[in-house]
Amino acid sequence: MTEQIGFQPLPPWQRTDYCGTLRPSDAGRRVALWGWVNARRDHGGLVFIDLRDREGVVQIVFNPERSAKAHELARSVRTEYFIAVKGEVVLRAPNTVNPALPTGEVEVMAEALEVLNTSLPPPFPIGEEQQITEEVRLRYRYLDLRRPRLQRNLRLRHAIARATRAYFDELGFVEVETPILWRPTPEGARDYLVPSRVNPGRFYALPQSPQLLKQILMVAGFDRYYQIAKCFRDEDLRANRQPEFTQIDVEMTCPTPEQIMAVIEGLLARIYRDTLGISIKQPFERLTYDEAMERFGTDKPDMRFGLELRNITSAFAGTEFNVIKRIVSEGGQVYGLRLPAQYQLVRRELDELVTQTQSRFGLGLSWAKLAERDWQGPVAKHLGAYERAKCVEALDLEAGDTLLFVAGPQSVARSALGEVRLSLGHKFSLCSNDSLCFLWVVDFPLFEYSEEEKRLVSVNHPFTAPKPEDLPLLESDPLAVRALSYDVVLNGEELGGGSIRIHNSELQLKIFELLGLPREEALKKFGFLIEALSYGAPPHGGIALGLDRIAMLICGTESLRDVIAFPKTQKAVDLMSGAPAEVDPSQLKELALKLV
RNA sequence: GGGGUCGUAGUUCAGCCCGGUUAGAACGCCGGCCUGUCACGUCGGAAGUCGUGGGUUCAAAUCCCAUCGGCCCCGCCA
Repeated sequence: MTEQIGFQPLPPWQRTDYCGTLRPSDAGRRVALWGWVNARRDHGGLVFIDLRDREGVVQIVFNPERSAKAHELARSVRTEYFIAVKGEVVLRAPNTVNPALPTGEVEVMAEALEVLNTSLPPPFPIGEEQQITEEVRLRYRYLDLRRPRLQRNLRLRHAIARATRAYFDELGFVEVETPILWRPTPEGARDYLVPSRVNPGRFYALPQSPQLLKQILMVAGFDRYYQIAKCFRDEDLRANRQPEFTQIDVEMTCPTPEQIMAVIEGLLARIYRDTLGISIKQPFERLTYDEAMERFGTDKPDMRFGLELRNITSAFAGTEFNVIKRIVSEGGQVYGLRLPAQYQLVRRELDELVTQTQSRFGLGLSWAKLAERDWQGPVAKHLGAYERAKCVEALDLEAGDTLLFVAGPQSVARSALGEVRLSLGHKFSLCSNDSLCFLWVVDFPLFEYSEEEKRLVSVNHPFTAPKPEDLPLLESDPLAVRALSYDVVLNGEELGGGSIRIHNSELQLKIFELLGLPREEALKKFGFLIEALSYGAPPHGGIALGLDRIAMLICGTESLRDVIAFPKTQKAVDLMSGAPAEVDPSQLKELALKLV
């Protein structure tokens, strides 16, 4: 029975070369290869096999005159069999060269063949680029990963990690691993919980980030820390969000924001150099949060194109346009955007934008086209000469342009028009994939007010230090306090963010208090941090970058799943293994858990 | 929690609006022939829970309802 399986644990010979690396200079060499059958062409007398390994494909020729045995066996071989071949590298006759293949000037005349494993016919072709539904790809992830595209992506990802480690090592940073079993935290995202068998009724949480641990490493004197760290958040998934993801986590003792930004600019430059061979422009552009919101309606503007927003509220000071009049009288603001004449939208496209804006933000989007003689569009008749002149002045409108504007509460109006701006950028292909617009957004507000929870919440996290000049406002006007924080943005995608931290236990307790966490409770939940800060904690600060997102941009893909070896679906399921899975009742019992 | 979209052979899709042949095509797969192919060619063949359940109807891949799953988005993600 067992003999029939024909299991051979060891290869018949060692490989001398990768298939994809053979070149004319190898002609005459006897080589040993192994790999997967990419394609087989059986001519009866002659058999050709394209053999594939991670470096590429080379053609193997089975000629009965060289080896009748190998030729006979080759006829029975099928796609994706894993085989070992010995043979001689020869130059191809000029008329049989395949210019489509890097190895196309040579081929291997087979002298011996061993089938190390057979294969079922694969559910989708491995060798060619064909669109396969993601469901099938994820179910057979090991086959999807065998395809050149994902091989390339994961090797680029490896290059990013390698560049990161080399860079930080050269700058004297120490990589420290922090625990995966950690403490549940009250603020932030939902935690993944892990029950403790030894402590029934108590739970670990998987870390949302090593934030507090890296701060404590500064207290501990490591001075410069980095880690390529796995993080976990139990929130709903998106194309660019997975429940577990990887951060490049960094913390320094006594840095200025400028120093941290310089270190990160250097890192990104190194990553782009070592992966794509591209040099990027430094220093990056910088905007304050207020500027970003005012000019682009978002805290992560895509700077590859203009179409900037302008506040045109003053143009409507005496308007007879009733809707706007009412909004402005209630303290609302009007934001406008100029779409230059070279970009024309048809009525249907404009209607679509209006509908989108209404459904997402509950605000009306108005537009008017500046035709030769008159303004056109449904709201043109509501715009008097004064408003028109003011809009033209504020936005430099010219004949043929389209004016788009939104009125409403300032933050909503800006965000809504910011979305319109992005839609226009995509519609008119203003986002070139070749341009890399890096940007720092600085001075975020420290707090925002949560309508839902009826209290202040941290914009970043509660360990972020306020700007020293805003400290006096903490009590009187906390919403006006700005943070010593910085986000790095590339082409409208947030790559990461960080801040200078609070290293003073009293100020930290004060911040908790403002967030609705009384001293006693703060000590219960964050006592270890407060205590650590009390033992000579140095000033410190840092940043964390999303490694997966950087990999996405470097690989030029739209989905995080294309740069993660074993990703999960939108319902957080691994289609290959079936995780998460049900467990045996005895496991629950041992953990003192009961399902509700 | 909500909105959109898709689900038909191993794969990619057509058929669905407007219900009515034996549900098709390409690639893949199986078998024959073939000594210069490389998406080999050629001859022949097999292959379907039309996601699942219910309903309407003389009759459902097709219409209706529910449900499951993939993807995109909103909420959520300090």
